[in-house]
Amino acid sequence: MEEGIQSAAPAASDLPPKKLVRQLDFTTAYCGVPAVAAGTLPYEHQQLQPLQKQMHAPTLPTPRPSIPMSIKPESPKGRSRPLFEMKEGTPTRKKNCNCKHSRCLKLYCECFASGVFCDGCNCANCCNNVENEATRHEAVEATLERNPNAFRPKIGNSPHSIRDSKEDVVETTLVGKHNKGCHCKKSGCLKKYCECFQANILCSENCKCIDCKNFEGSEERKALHHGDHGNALTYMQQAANAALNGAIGPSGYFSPASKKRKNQDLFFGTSVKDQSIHSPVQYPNAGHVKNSGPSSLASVPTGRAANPASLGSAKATYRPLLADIVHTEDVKELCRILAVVSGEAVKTAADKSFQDEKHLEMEEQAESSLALSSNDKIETPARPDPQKISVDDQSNGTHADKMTEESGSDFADGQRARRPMSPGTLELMCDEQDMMCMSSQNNNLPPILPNNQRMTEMYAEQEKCVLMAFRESLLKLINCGTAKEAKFSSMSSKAETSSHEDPVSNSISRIPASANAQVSQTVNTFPASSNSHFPLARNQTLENGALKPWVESTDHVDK
DNA sequence: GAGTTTGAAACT
DNA sequence: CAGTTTCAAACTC
Repeated sequence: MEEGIQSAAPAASDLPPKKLVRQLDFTTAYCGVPAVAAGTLPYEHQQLQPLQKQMHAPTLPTPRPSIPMSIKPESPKGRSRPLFEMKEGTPTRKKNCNCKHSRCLKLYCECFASGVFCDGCNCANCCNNVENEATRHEAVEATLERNPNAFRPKIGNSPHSIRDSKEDVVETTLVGKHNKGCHCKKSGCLKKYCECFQANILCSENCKCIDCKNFEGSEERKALHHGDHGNALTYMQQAANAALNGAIGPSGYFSPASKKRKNQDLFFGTSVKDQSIHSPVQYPNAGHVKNSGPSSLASVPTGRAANPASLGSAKATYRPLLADIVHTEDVKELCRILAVVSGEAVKTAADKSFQDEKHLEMEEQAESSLALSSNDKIETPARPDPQKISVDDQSNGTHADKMTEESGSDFADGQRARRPMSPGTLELMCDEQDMMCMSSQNNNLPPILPNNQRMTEMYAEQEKCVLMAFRESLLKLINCGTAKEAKFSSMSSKAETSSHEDPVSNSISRIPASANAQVSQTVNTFPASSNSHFPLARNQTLENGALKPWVESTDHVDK
């Protein structure tokens, strides 16, 4: 039972609350990866199996691919609290604790709080290890007794996750919220002492902080981010992540690596004005408001109850940088296109293969007719009908069939039988696309090819086509971003003089050109086929500021 | 690296 | 539940 905590999460939901993991449950809520390193074990995991057993099952596979992260620890010391550990794209606890008095058996200890064993820590009298599993288990029990949610994630997607009024459009704006809220008094919630700040989220109505400056529109907060141009790589990574999250959907909200305050603008980078335009959702808990009314936003009181959540219009929202370019429907459309491309690729490859086979067959027949006399008794065994073989293959459980079956419930049975898909392609296709597109592709399906090698070739071709199409879209998206950036850069320079902020351009203009360059570079690592069906559009520019040419211009694909 | 500050966790 | 203490990370020098 080497399940990752994420995959175990659903099961755990049936268990008492105390079985849940704290701070590690990123996949479920955040589409991230568990912050669990090899040699570590989450409490949830441990609750799901005998303690003895789990002690010897230290490695937890990452259940799902995650948004790539290359964030290094901010502090040179690498110290941080256990909320958001992440290392170089690997879900791992990045730093060892230094506990002296808690024996690493209390939540003071980041290892303990993260649900991992101490390993190579600088702690003294550590009991958070295999040798002291009994003691540790008792400590876990005690902790859970005090607080059943002690090991659950502190930062959750807000119930305010926003849905557009249009039923199928999920607004990309999200609100991350500290479940308990912080209680900061002196840090202004602008230091990492503050759990909200550390989590890259704005303080919410859950917080009981004093002199809070971690709210949308806070000048102090802005000042903190301004002039902070270090770590461009991180910035770019965050930009890419933000964009990706937005494209993927709300589940990608919280990046555990997003610890750097310098990146906060990426996540909260919309002005209050933005919010009024893009984020029509407010905290539902209006009754919580301490200082209600938009007017309070202009001059934030510097005393008790300056909680940002109390500022009616200061809605803490997450807004992807490419939100104005990448809309949910665009992503859907892109998925649809990719699905079509996939289908076309299979069809084309199969047709080609079938023709090759026919040709080969004819050649063989011609040869045999030459070699044998016209009354030859030897029958050339007719090549089996590919379609028939396809059925046979299915009944025999060929590789292709198995692979398709392994892909799970993504296909209806009939579809599964007739339309081979590589696992990689299946990964690329979201469920909705399966529902949307498969039925439309049922017609004109090519016959399944008889041997595995051909299937493999078809997979390769299919993947190539899909990836190329995706690559093309990404490149166009980059072009859009670049064009927008250029456009809004000039606008913002004008706006600076007029002290007017363009709410729409706000987030877009924060994408540094280098970020685009990085994404572009990444995209270009795809092997480009010289005979690609999907010529690149690298030099394509956005002429009229249309928001989604990156999808629409992919219309060479059969829609 | 030592000392201080800070706020969550633990305790009363 | 509020106040206090303990604790370890964050921060400063």
